[in-house]
Parts: sequence; C-alpha cells; structure tokens
Amino acid sequence: MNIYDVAREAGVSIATVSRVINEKGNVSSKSMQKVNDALKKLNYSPSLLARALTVKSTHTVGVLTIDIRDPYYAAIAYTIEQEFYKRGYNMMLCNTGGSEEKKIEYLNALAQKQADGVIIVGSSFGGGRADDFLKEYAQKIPVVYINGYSEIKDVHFVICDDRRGIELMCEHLLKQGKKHLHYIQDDITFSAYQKRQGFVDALKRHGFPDGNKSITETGAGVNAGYEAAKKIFQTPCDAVVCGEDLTAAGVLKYINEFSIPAVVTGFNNSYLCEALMPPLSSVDNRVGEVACSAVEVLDAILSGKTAAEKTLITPRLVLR
Amino acid sequence: MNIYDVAREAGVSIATVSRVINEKGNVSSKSMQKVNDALKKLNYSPSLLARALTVKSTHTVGVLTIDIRDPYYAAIAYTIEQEFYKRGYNMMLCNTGGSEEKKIEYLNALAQKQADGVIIVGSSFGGGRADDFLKEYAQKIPVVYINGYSEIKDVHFVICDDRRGIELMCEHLLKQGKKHLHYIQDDITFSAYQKRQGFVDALKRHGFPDGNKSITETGAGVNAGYEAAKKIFQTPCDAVVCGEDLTAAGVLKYINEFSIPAVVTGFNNSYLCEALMPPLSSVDNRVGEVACSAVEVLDAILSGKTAAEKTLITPRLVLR
DNA sequence: CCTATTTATGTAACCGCTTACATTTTCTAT
DNA sequence: ATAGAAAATGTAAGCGGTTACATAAATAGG
Repeated sequence: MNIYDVAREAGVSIATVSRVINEKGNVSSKSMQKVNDALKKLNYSPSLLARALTVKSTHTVGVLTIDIRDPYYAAIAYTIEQEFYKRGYNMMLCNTGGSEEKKIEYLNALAQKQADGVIIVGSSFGGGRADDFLKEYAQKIPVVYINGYSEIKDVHFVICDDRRGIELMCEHLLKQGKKHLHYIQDDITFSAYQKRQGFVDALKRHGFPDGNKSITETGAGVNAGYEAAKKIFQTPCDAVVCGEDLTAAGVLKYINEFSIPAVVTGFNNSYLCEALMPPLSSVDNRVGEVACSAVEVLDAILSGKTAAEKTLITPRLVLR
Repeated sequence: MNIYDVAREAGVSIATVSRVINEKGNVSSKSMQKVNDALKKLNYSPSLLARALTVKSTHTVGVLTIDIRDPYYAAIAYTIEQEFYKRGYNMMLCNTGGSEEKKIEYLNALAQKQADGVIIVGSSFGGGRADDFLKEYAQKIPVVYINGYSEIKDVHFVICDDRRGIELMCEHLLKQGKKHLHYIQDDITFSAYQKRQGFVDALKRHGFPDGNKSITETGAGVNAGYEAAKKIFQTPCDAVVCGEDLTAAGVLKYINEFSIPAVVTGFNNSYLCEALMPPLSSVDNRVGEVACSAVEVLDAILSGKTAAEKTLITPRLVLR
C-alpha cells in the first residue's frame, strides 16, 4: 500500500495526500478531511525510506561504543537514546569492541544508510587508522566525539576532563595523608591515557616526581583488578587509584580478603560503588551531562545551527 | 554522486554497474574492469536507502530493550550486535524503559523504516496493550521475543526457563538445610512472574504450601534490595532468593552490615557476583545462548527458512 | 461584473537504485 | 558462411515518496 492508494481512496492527487501528511503547503479543509478519512480507513503508514530518499534525512543517528556491557557505555547509550527519542531520531547502536576496522566498517555502513549524524564514544589514543578516515568522513556527515582524541578536524568534541578527575582524587588522598599512591590503568583509550597523566601530574605537583613508576597496566574487569592487587601490595602502598570502578572492585576484594590497610578509589561512580563494602569513593565523570551535551551539539548541527566545537565537562569527587 | 556518474566514467550503462556491484548477472571481464576502475577512481559508495527501496530489505533489525543500563539487557544487546554484525545486519537499539507506548511507537518507527525484523527482549506479564498490537504487527514483520509472554500468535520465542532456575536455587538451599526462604521480586516483567512462580512451586513441593507469604516486591537496584532486607529480617529468615543480582547485592550489604546469619542468592550471574564479598551464588540464565538463538531464529526467517516457534533454554546454578 | 490575486490542486520530474525485457554481440555447431 | 543459442549490454519501468511548476478554483478589489 502506498500514497497512490490513499489518493485514490480520498479522491485527490498524491501531492495533496503528501501535503496533509507533512502539514506543508495549502490544502482546503474539505480535502484535508477526505485524506484524513482515507488515512484512517486504510491505516496507512508512509515509507520513511522513500521519504528519506528525497528529503535527504533519515532521522537516524549512529552511536559507536567500545563495549556496551561496560556500565559506562551503557549509561551513555541510555541517555543518548532518551534524548534523541524526544527529538524524533532513532539510534543505530554500533559496538566496535575497540577494533578500528570494525569502527570504519560501521562508519561506512552508517554513511551508506544515510545516517544523519554519528556520535563516537571513546577512542584509542590518537593516530589510529580511524582518525585519518574520520578527517574525510566528518566532512560528509557530522561527527561528535565523546571523550575522544581531539585533534581531528571538523569533528565536534564533548569531553569530560578525566585527567582533572584523577588529579582531584589524588589530591584528596594526599591530603588525607596517604604516602604511597598507586595507579591502575585498565584500558588504552584516549581517556585512559588522560587519567594516567592526571595521576602523574598530581603526584609530581606534590613532590613525587616519578609517579610513572607506580602505575600498573591491566586488562579490564574485576579479576584484572584482583590480579593487579597481588603485585601492587608486594611493595608499600596505602592507596590504589583506579581508572575504573570494576578494577577497584577487584582490588577491594583483595584488600578485604587479606585485611590490607589501604584505600581504593574508582572511576565512573557506577552503581557498583554503593554495592561494595566499604562503599567505593569514585570520580563522577558526569555521564548524563556528557551524553546530553553530545546530543545537543549534534542536534544543533542537524538543525542548521552552529554548535560548540569543544565542550568540556568537569568531573567531581564522590567520597564515601 | 550516484550510479550514473560511475556508469559515465566507466563508459557503460547503469545496469552493468549495478551488476558488478552486486555480482549478479553476466558481465564481461572487460567492462568488469572498467567499472571497477571507475568505482575506485570515484570512491563510490552506493546508497543502501535507494537499494532498499527496491529490494525490500534494509539489512537493519530492531532490538527493543527495557533498560540498556541493566547488565542483563546490555549483555543481550552485546551478543545480538555481534551475531548480526557477522551476518551483515545493523542494529537499531530501542530502549523502552518499560513503557508500552514507547514500545509501540518504536515498533511503528521500525516498520516505517522497513527494519527486516525485530527482537524484543523482555515483556510485561501479558495482556499489555502492546500484545494486541503485536498480533497484527508480527504478520508484517518478523518478531522474535526473548523471555517474553508467549501466547502471541506468529511471534517466535526464545525463552530461558527462569522459573526452573529459581526452583533449582530453592531446592539447593533447602537441601542445604535452610528453613526460612524469602523471595524478592524486583520487577513486573513476564520473566519476573515466572521466577516468582518458581519460588512458590519449589516451596510447595517441599512442604511449604504458602510460599506466597514469603515474597517481597520492590523496585530495582541495590538500594531497593537493602531496603527490602530491613523488613525481611524482622521475621526469621535464613535465605533470601533474589530475582536479580543487583537486589542480592543490596541484601548482602545489609547482611554484612548487621552480621546476619543468612545466605543470599542472585540471578543473572553477572560480573557483580565475583566482585562481592562473599561471592554471590547466582542463576546463570545463559544470556549468550539466548541471544544467539534469537539471532539464529530471526536470521533463519529472514533467509526464508523455517525456524523453531519456541526455543527453551535451561538455566543452571553457579554456586560460590 | 470583470480583472487581479490568492489559495488549492494536479502533473510530472526526481531521489538513486534494481531488474524485467529487448536488443545487440559473441560463440558454437553445422 | 550461417542459423541458433548463449552471453553481454542497454532501456525503461518501477520502488514510494517530495516538490517545482502549471493550472484551476476561490476570493478580493474596483
């Protein structure tokens, strides 16, 4: 069933049907009525595919995440969906698993399916092959990056200052009198390196010039944290700063198990923090605000307005 | 840029270009070469929108979840994405928040955008307004339900026997000598009622006819579990069976805080179980298998094969 | 009452692709 | 060399909408 059927049923032309559907152009109340009746009678639903072909807008956006099972990405995706739903857009969820090839393939697919825009959440440190690709890509379809490497041209950025977040946490711990901070980096994203840098900077500023030596690199997840803890506590350490709540949970488990007198802190302020014993202090990286901003930026671009090239959001500590 | 540009560049007709792109029909190696050169030179990428208009397939599927932040839905979405990616499909993620209206709106949007199929994860208990809607809907576009109310016609079902899962857990606890089991229902989905029923059944079968009186209904999340625990332990209770790991985490927190001699069990076997102290025994509801099966079923339908109307997957206990 | 505007409607071209069908070219067998 | 079959190619008609433009109807002004 198509617009011709409706036109026939209503006894008008397809142009008139199109006009009443889109509430665009002039149409007499008489034929308006006839068309509406026909629409109802036939229970007609227009093909957005065909529509998109001529209006050049699908009202679909792509969202690239690294791992949707990670509460951080899930929370971002959640908010993005909500915000775009309000605005009449649908969301294509593209989970890359961190693979640059998959990322590129997805970006291509989104272009071919004429997504109106894309939001990329999290990126590798920069210089990845996707970065070059994006330079051209972003000229064809608007891209906003959440917590991504920010030297790419024509891409908009919404960034939570994760580096500052870790700095704040370190400063807090030092103020508490902790002497031997250790950092666990569990990822190799842009954001992960920022955090690491925050740790090094904070320590340096407080008279510990070689913070770099107090860093452990692991994989992601609770077990990784647990395993890391085994090594960390072989040397003196009274505070473990983690780049992720999950990692912190693993360290905490170890600490509890062996009654080690050290404190652990997390990052992301996920629901996990409340669930653990003792509750976990964490850096709130403002997932909701970040996602909202990203949607606002993209929506502005899609509406023909200009949007901030770079939006910086400040994290805050949640001490428990 | 379109297929005409490529045709002109290659000096052939658009039909020939189309043939080489889709590797369909006969084309001489000579013009094959010319077209491929043109494709490369122009860096052409066909519009899948236009293509879909005539071939009637978008290679896009919709996935409806209730809350993507919930690790259960996230895990399902994760696997669905992976499996469909392999098969060349993209995924529209539609998070309904449990609203039947939003569910219907999303289903309509998917139909208008000509999604090839949809997977719905989790449903209300049945009789919701979306159920009626689905009866008609499923005749137009294939629907497979994961853990959904299963009396709807023309809809395929992949169901983990959550009821049996809770039964197994209860039987285990009873065998351990527990005398006062209590159940916490934290949701009002189809699956949640199944679990509840499993609890009642198991108790009845072991000589506790009024298990219904030992059930607390709460909202979702760690805090809800914690609050529920306050009431539960006002009367004798040595085992709390939860319908969700998160709820269990809340109860566990309470138990630890007040050193209550009771055991808690969860459901979903999420990473949380390992993170908690003591580790949480949980029902593994086979998220991966369920999601894989759903994709297989939908893929079969889309490939014109016949698929199982109903797939039942058996949960298992993970005791820690 | 007639002309000038405004408002309403319809026709046809276009969006960018696929594909049935017609036509031309190439190949095979006589 | 030639008829017939097979292979290659092109033309044009969709797919289901939107919209520029032309035309017709309604309204306004003199």
